[in-house]
Amino acid sequence: MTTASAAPPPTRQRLLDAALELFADRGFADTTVGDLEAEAGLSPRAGGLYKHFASKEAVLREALERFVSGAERVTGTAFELMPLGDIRAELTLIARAGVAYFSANGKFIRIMQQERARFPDLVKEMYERAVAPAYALGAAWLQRQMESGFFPRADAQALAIVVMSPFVTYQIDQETFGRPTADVGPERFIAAWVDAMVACARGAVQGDS
Amino acid sequence: MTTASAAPPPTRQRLLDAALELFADRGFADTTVGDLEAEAGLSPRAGGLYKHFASKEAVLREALERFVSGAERVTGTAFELMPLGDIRAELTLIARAGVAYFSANGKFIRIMQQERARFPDLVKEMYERAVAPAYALGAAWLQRQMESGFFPRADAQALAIVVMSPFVTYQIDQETFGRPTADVGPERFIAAWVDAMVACARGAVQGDS
Amino acid sequence: MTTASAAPPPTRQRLLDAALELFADRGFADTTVGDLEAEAGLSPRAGGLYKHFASKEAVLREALERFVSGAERVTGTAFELMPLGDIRAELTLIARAGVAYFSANGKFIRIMQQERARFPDLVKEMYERAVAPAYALGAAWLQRQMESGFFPRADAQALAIVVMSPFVTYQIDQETFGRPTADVGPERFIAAWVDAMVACARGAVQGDS
Amino acid sequence: MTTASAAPPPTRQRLLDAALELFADRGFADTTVGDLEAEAGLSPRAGGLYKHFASKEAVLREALERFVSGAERVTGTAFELMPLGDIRAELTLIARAGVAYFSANGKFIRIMQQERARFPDLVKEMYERAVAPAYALGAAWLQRQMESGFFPRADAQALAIVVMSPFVTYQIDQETFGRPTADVGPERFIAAWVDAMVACARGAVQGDS
DNA sequence: AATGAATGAGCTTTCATTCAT
DNA sequence: GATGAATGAAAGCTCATTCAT
Repeated sequence: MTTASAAPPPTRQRLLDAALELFADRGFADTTVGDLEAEAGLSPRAGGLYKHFASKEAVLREALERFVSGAERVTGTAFELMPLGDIRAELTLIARAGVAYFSANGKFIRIMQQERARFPDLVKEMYERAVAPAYALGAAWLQRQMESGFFPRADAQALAIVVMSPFVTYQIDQETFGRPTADVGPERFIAAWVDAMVACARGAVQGDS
Repeated sequence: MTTASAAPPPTRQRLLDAALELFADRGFADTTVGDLEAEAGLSPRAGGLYKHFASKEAVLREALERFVSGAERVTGTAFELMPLGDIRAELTLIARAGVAYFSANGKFIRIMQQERARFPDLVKEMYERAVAPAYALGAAWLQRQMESGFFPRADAQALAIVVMSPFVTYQIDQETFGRPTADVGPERFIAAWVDAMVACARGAVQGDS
Repeated sequence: MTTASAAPPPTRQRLLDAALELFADRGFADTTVGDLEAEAGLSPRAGGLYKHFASKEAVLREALERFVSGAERVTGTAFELMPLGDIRAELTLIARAGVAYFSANGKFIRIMQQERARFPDLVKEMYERAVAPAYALGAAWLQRQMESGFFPRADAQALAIVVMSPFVTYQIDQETFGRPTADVGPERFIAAWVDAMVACARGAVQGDS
Repeated sequence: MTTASAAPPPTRQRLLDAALELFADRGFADTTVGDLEAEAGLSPRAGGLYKHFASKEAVLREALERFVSGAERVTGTAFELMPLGDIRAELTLIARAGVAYFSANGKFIRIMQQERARFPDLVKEMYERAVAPAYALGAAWLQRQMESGFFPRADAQALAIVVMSPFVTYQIDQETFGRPTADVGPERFIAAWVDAMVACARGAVQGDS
């Protein structure tokens, strides 16, 4: 067991963290290499970043790459705890996981949305490796519910979008405007989503009869 | 002597249009004054923009101001056509209006999301004059439905977020990734949203009994 | 008669002149864009050069291009005044022309010698369009002399190098060391070259007999 | 206990060799310390050079110093083998020595020519210790030939320039353009030079009569 | 002796903005 | 009103050099 297991030099990691933070906050163009260096504890505008990365762009690419790698592993966790037997309990668990997930990964979503024009290839890759799989996961879960009779048999993919979107918007709006949308805190948001889902499921069952 | 309401010189308007287009597409920092001039048919990098606006920032501010002024007038249109008597018809109408609304105004949303750090005051103003009122309108409509017994009596404001979010995410995702989310076209999306709302309403009625 | 015959904007020309001067003196790498701007009367380090040229390299390329275009036209002038009937008079004329030619174009030779590694394509082009033709011209003149019996019949091309080289070295050495080589002024140099050529010619005539 | 004259650490020598090679090829400004380290087998951009030299400039100075020291010893070798009795044999020997000498030392000449503006003191020193003595040596040899009646009594110093220049230009041109000038190989060049010298000498003898 | 990391200085280039025409 | 030129202020990146290991 040699250097292989040694912690990566903290500077490199600090630069990646700074990049994620600042690129999401101000955008790629508005974040200078000096900003990144300063945020990572290096002397600003001295070019120290270039000991660790080939360019400013390379920092972005590696930061996003790390996210996607992580995302591929983590995405499904919440769904794997199912079923719990009680639909309301399940939905609450899912909602909590959804809020937590986007709260943790809002930065990546912002970056994608902001840098789409400059790095189309990156955004495309993120879509294929992170966004599409997430919606597919949600659609699969809905499909199962439909087959169990909890939800109306319908277009599971389209419904996944309808049902999952609020988590995205809720997080992004909060970051954009600096406060919960319409000042509705997370608990109220989660409760409303769960209520709606439960009503939807119940209506489906009734409607089928 | 011409009238005060004479059409503004087309160049000015073309610059505003260009600004909206390019700021939304590439962001404020990545759009140069030369880009704006070229897009507006002026000679690029010649400074012609400064005959019409004091600065690049002034163009952004005026473009957004025009949007908000317009938004204040238009927002409620769809809701004012209600009620139609048939809930499914009403919801379809609302969904169509929602898709059209965000399709038309996605640029403004993008700009707000992207320039929040640079122009916090602008974003705050947009929130108060355009975003909050839109959610309030939705909440008010839901409140009325609840009072009519079509929906479960619940937190109308929180539900408004849950119910309106999909339109935002659907549009932004489409712009970000260059195609409809999960390749679900607008008709499928609208149908799914309406179905969910109907099931939700039906479930509410049943659940109340 | 419109703008076509208008003098080219002086700034552009002044930048080209500055480039030739400074690139020859300090080399391309050691000459900053700010140096060029300052030498051309622009505000240094303000980027004014970029209104006229795409890059520092483009300035070099255009400056050399202008030289070669000019060289192609001028090279042969002195030889075209021949014959004068008197070999010593002819040789003196040629020597004077040679000294003047390299004195005027030493800068280009220096630049080629110095930037060969960085701009191999440029140097190659200069060789083909300016250097090779110059030697060919000398060789042709020698060939004619040989055919007239003034010089020994021999390898005219190789002899051209032997005979023309001194002008190059004399000029370059002077620029390099800041004074005439071995403190031999141009008149002594020219006289020595003519004497040697005359002796050579005479020896040839005798030798042939 | 090792002797004072122990071989210097090879790294130091390798750095000096690399410096000569790269400075001559790309120039001082275009050669980075990292290039030197890499060429000398050190880890590039790690600053290893500074264990052996105080600065990049110090490497240049020492490399040139070594050359001049060597030159002072070697310059005269060929001339010391004279006389051989046969003028053509002598001249051929001299020409061969000349070609070999400049072929070996072209790098130093290039460096002087290129770095004259940046290191005027260095160039001045080289001139005094290497260039002027070389021309003086040639002039002295010519003087002796004149006194022996082989050459016309004339300005030996000026003639030395005329007669020695071709070796310089031939070598430098070859390095600059990557091939023998006018594609005249060394044998043809040497033969032409010897022929010209012989004709010159013969013409002188005849002319004197 | 050698190396990885860090830093101050400087370079090429871009850009928002101004001004004379 | 529009344009070409000019300029101050960065910004990305390179590099000579230093330092701790």
